Amino acid sequence: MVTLKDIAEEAHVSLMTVSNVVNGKHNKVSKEKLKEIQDLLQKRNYVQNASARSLAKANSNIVAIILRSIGQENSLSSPHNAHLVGSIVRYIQELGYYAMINLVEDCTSIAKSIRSWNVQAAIFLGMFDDEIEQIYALSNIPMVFIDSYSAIRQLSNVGIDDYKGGQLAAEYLIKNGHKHVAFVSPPNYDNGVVQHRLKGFKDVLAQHGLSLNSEHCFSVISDADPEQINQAVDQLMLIKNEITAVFVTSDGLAASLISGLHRYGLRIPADLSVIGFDNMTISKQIYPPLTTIAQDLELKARLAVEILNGRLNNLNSSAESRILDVCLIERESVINISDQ
Amino acid sequence: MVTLKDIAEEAHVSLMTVSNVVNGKHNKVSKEKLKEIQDLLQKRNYVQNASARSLAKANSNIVAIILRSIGQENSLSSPHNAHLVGSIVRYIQELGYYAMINLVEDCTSIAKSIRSWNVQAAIFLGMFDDEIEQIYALSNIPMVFIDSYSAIRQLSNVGIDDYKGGQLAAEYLIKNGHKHVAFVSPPNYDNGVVQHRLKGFKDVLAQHGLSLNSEHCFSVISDADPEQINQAVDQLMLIKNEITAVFVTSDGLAASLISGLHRYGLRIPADLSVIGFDNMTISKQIYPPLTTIAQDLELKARLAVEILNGRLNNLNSSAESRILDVCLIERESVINISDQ
DNA sequence: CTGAAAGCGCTTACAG
DNA sequence: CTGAAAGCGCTTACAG
Repeated sequence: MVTLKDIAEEAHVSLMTVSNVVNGKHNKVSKEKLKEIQDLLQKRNYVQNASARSLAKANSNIVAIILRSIGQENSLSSPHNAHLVGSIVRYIQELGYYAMINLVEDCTSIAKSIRSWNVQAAIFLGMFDDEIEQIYALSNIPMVFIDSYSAIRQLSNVGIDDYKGGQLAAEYLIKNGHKHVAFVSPPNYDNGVVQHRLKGFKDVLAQHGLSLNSEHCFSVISDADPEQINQAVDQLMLIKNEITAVFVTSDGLAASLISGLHRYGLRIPADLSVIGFDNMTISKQIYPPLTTIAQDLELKARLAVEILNGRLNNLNSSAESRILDVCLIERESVINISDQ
Repeated sequence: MVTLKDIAEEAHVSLMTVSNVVNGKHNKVSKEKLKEIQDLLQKRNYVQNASARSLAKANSNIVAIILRSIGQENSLSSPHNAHLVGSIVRYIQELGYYAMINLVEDCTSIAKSIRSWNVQAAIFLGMFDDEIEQIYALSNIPMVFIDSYSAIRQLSNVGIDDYKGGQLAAEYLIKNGHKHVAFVSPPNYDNGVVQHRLKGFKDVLAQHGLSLNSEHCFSVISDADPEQINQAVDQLMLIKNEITAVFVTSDGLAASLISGLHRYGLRIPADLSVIGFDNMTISKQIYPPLTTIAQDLELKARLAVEILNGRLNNLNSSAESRILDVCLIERESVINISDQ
């Protein structure tokens, strides 16, 4: 391994001069030496030892991406998370930071990796309110949360307008004549995204004098487990004569349910209208293509990293949150039944 | 930040004794002191400084996951990669290593992060033969490649039997009476997985006196780009009267094409049979559910990490490769036309 | 513009 | 079982 010392000896200068060249402090080095040292660095294929730099500066250039993972569940098997993480990693790299990825089951383990590596900043996916407080107590590096709802005011969060998403879904179904609807979602945690989508959905129903029967409202833990899908499909079949549409708050889950309903001969949207959420690739990969509430994952990733970078460049800056808009993408899984 | 020195002073012992406790060298410490120091470590919430340890030991406990990324393409937007990376990260963590994730466009940048961080081992996704040689020249840490074909003999690779996958697809189509078939795939790189799947497919066709018309064989760069999908769908529509089945070497692409063909009123499988590859979640989320060639991604991830770990524990061990079996999952996207 | 000194927090190697 | 010394490769802070 080539070190600053090696280069310094070879160039007959001090180690500090080489360090200044490496770190771009070119005004501190004479033109001739600069060129000579740069050539040497190149020729000898010098690579800075990040651990040594990190130790000396107490600063690592590592940004951690921390994903909540529950048991054996693969956090990246959800296209939403996968897409987000992929983009976040790219933006982190573009800024010259390194991306460390961390799956955590409980918050205590977060401290270990953050503090151990002197992680400079962190992005969190899927954290809940009470956990955020714990995390805040662990470290005060810049942190950005994604899709978290929290009572903490000094919180940088990038999320979407889940409530509006629910509203849009309800408005669209009502506009298309649907009065008896169901709601199916991933697990509905307290103060999580599902809860806000549901609230927006219910509020608009109420404004139109409609309501959501509690038996028409249920959740599915995993959209990849056939057994759970079958069970949810059976539940829908039981109530199919009481409803004309269903709002499913994840495109993947919507697709799984539609496929299951197909098996029972149910035609979508003729027999049942379906509206999804996220506008992931799958909404265009099924037939009929799925009408859904769209969010911009790419922007979500970019803003999260931008906010983080802003805070890294000015550690005194205050928390900054962004709530992205959502919109309805009209495709073919909802039918207008007004005329009937 | 609490350091070994702090704890040592508080416990009135030397720094070395604390270090021995932290590193589990309990036989070197007396029972009484051990307990006292452990309590203190706990109470003061000591976290080891990984940079310092890494610098002193020239060893970081970091495993890099290196993904080939092309331009703006999000490497994790492919469910195959996302799933794999998610599982790999989990296994890496279970072994007590840290996962650093790296998207690279060209191999030269790999050296920087590996050597800079003293990365101990690396897992590569999506690398080609010529790149592997470059990578080998950069560093000699344990490396495991996934789905790479290479002429290098001393290579640890975990892959699947792509050739057999192609064979299975052809055999199944032929068994169901299909004689005129097409082949659609992601870009077919030299010595890549697609090429081997195609070869297996063609070889079996040839064994049955059949062949693949070169105009019935094309590729699609991205399965998420509507324009490219439309173009591929149009190509299929042009040849639809000349074929009865198509082998699409990715479930996602198959789903996109099926959806596009639906729009033209083509019924799957009545008008055209389709067989996919990977057995990802989407194969059960569309209707009709997709007959496909299955691979075990979870196992692929586990083996990759196991091999890496074996090599880490014995740096003199030789390269180890594993080729996983594939099998055909029969669902409903292929129809038997023998009787017609 | 250049460089000698001290230190970051840990480990290895050795002496008792 | 315990500890003092030297060193990992870098940076900061200071002196010239």
